[in-house]
Amino acid sequence: MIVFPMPKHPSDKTGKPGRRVTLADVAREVGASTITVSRALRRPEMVSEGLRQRIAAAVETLGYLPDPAAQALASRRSNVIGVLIPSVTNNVFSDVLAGLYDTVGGTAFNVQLGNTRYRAEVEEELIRIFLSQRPAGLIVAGIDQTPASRAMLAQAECPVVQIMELGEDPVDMLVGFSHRDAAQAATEHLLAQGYRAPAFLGARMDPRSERRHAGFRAALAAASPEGAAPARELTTTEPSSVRLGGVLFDRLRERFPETDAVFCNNDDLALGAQFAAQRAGLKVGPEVGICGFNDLEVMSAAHPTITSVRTFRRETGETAVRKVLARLAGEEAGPDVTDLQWKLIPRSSTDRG
Amino acid sequence: MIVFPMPKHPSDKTGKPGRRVTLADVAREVGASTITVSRALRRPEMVSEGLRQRIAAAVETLGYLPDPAAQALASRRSNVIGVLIPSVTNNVFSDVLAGLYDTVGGTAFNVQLGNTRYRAEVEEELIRIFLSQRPAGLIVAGIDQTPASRAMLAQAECPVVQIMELGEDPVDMLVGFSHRDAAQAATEHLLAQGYRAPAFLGARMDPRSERRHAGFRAALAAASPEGAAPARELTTTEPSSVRLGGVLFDRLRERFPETDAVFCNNDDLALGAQFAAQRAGLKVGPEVGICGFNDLEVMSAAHPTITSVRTFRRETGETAVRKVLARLAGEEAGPDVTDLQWKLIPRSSTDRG
DNA sequence: ATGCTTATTGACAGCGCTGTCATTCGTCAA
DNA sequence: TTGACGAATGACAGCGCTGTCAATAAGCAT
Repeated sequence: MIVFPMPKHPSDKTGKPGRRVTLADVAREVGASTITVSRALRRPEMVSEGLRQRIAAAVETLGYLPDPAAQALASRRSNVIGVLIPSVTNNVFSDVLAGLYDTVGGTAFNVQLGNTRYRAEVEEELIRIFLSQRPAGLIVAGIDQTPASRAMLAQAECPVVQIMELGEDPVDMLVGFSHRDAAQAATEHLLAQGYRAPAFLGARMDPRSERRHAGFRAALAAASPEGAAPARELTTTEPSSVRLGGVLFDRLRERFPETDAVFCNNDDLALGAQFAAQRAGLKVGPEVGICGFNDLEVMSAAHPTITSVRTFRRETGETAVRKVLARLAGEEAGPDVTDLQWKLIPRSSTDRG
Repeated sequence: MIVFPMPKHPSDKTGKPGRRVTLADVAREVGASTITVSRALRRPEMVSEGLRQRIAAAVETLGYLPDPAAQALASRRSNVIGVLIPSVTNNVFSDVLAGLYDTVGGTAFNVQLGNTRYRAEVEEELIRIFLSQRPAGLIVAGIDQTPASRAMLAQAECPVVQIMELGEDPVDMLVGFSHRDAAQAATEHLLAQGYRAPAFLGARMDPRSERRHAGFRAALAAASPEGAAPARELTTTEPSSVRLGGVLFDRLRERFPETDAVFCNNDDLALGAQFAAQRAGLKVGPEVGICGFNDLEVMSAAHPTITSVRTFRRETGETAVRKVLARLAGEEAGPDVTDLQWKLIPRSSTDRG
């Protein structure tokens, strides 16, 4: 491998091994200009066959890797796809993330995560910061941005995808499903199974949870036309957990002893409710129905198995990234709104036997 | 707000609203040079009180945000802390991530995630790519990098933290605990509780799982000095899941009917094993002991509650970032190796009553 | 008053790359 | 033969910021 002298950065007093291999190095190696090498890498069809191959070889032997900072500065466009989600730990979002990372992996793009911690003002600040990086794309959870956030997203010079929900007017693109419909269907399932007094259990009531809550209410209202359905509901702002599901279940039975089924805002709560029911000596299914939301893997493995509403979280991440990439490639990115649906999965926990 | 004319980028044919506010804009506003504004932002103590305040005010009114790409290019150092983990979904890592994001949030740094998918060659490639971004720091899971990876990490001009394990010679810094010791203690607990024939259940046997496996064996070997302890073990390379825990448990009982306790490689398997035991009509605790690993939240909420080894995952992420930040700030980053320990949490699932 | 610090500020160049606008050269219809 | 044209390549400037070094002002002991 031939080493060429090179002007050093003022601060580079030493001839450290870490010296960067630049486009210029590759260009010199093949006797072309930097811009041609740049093109060979980004728009190969613009460079003649022979040169292109020699450049590829030189890139390989020299171990050239582009500097994303320089690329971003010169092209006014970074390779970062910003992703704003309210929680990193939440199973729901970690599945979405897995889909995102899988789809973005292998491309020249990078995911940059922003944790909004369920707070609109944090989201607003993060949008501002992300936008200052001239991102390649932006993916944000939910459709309930502040007006300021919406304005920034609308003006953004990159594809924007809102995910996890459905809505009337997406800022740009939208991938999700109707939480309301899904919850309504789940509640209708409980009623159809013969449960007379279903209750709602909710924790961390974010906008999506609220919509599920609304779906629950709608189903109940439809079932008792006189509108006299009592509100058996227990919600809290605490973060959701299995333990909390148990606590809420016990409290619910205390307050509404007639309860014979629970629709839980998410699977953690449902699992906790099931454990609590078992502790109380109740037969889950025959004596108390339990339905979760999201259909985490554990639901199908629990004993008894737990009914839930399957949501396509991984697919949400994949689709969102694909839409961004398609738009960047100038292709049609498909319809602005993609409904990923949901699917009720009835299991033993709502089987009255 | 005063708007100054400014030379446009060649490609900026329109006077779009999105025109960037630069250091130069702020400098003009306060009548100082760009470099002074830059200093006021990065090393406030070098700029006089009055100027500093006027600059701060101008930054505020103009809405100036630094361009990370330009900063990275000029300073030869990006604000990215690279993080390499084998899985995004795995609960274990998502807790670590939560710790990372929490600690890095609010600083000027950004986390960039790389998913190695449990593959050393992918890790190697990602290290190469990350390094080409001149990261502010690098955090990698495990201590089993390939020689090439190790070499790159050793030469990296940034703090490097290996996490999740303990080891003899960290590349730079290390935060973790001894999987072997923890597993050995868990196995000893089973024996101390009076279980005679404990088995090992493992899935996705990565290096950490192997070390736990070794700990299990060591405990058994110590308990039967003649060395005649039969190997009741069932492992698979499949990714771990609750369902798989059940499958393995059933298979285990078929193959080694005398088994009266299982040490599971992780909590998902343990939970699945418990469900399977219950399905088989076994009383968990008295008839079969179950012990997990990691102590996910669900373990303390399950019915019966499940014994596990608590590991400090969130703290791992926090500590790793703090070490990077301390090093970058020029402070002592503490000892090179931080042992975060582990803690056995005995619960009903290993209580023979 | 003199020389010498120390505290502030600025000029300048350049980080590594890409957008834009030439330039060169061979091809081909007229 | 000539002009037009497309393909391939290059020159140049500049993206927004910071490292380095120089300049100036201010403070202070001698």
